[in-house]
Amino acid sequence: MGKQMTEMLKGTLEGIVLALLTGNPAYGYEITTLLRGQGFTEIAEGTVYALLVRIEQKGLVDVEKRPSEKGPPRKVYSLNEQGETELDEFWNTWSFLSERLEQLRKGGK
Amino acid sequence: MGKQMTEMLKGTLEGIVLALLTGNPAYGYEITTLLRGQGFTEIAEGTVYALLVRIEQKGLVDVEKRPSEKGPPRKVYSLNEQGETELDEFWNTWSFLSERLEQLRKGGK
DNA sequence: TACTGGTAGCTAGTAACACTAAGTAGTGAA
DNA sequence: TTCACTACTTAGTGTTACTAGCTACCAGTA
Repeated sequence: MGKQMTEMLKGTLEGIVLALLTGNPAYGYEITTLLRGQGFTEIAEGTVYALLVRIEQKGLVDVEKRPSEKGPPRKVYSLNEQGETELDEFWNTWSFLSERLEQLRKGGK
Repeated sequence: MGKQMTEMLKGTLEGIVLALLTGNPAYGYEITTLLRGQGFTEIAEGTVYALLVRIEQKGLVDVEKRPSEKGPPRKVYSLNEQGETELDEFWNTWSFLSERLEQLRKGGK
């Protein structure tokens, strides 16, 4: 992946995953393939799993273990109330940054 | 500053500074106050100076030392050709991320 | 003189995060 | 048995913004 993208994903990837989980519980492997489908073709699996561990430890998601038909048991993550609050804050932060950057791009001030 | 913002600035702050420098050479202290004026009220001075050292080492800017009327000499940074290329790539990366996120925000899987 | 405050730049050490690269396990098909 | 796919885990690395200091120059003031 490009170095720029790697750095830019810091702080946003968590929000992206939280957004993917809203009203749509999913497990790690699934999230990885979802991301790939969204165009994030080069996000490493290890990155996703590490992120999931983090948001679980922060208490942003609830976890349930479910057997899989074709492999080891899945850990299904669902956004909880705290996770929704965090996601709201993420969108606020994102909006701020996004607006500044769009202004800059237009050569604004 | 919020932790979210801190993380989100990784990878974008460099682009922001490069954008500020297009057609508008500036020195570190000035850039800091420019950023503050743009709403980035909590960006630490040390952060800006460290970033300037980095982009200079990467060869993205040209540097010129100029005396100041009221203090130590200024180091004036101006974007060079390589810096413009880097900035173009930055905008590409940003556009990609930005589009994905806006789609996610609209609930569009 | 001494002190303060604004201007201007620098640096060592830290925390957070995405990455690489490896591994373990379960299932089914060749 | 070997392979491929599914599914999760972990140790170590590089990059970046941060904190918290520091040096230095100048003007005004107590």
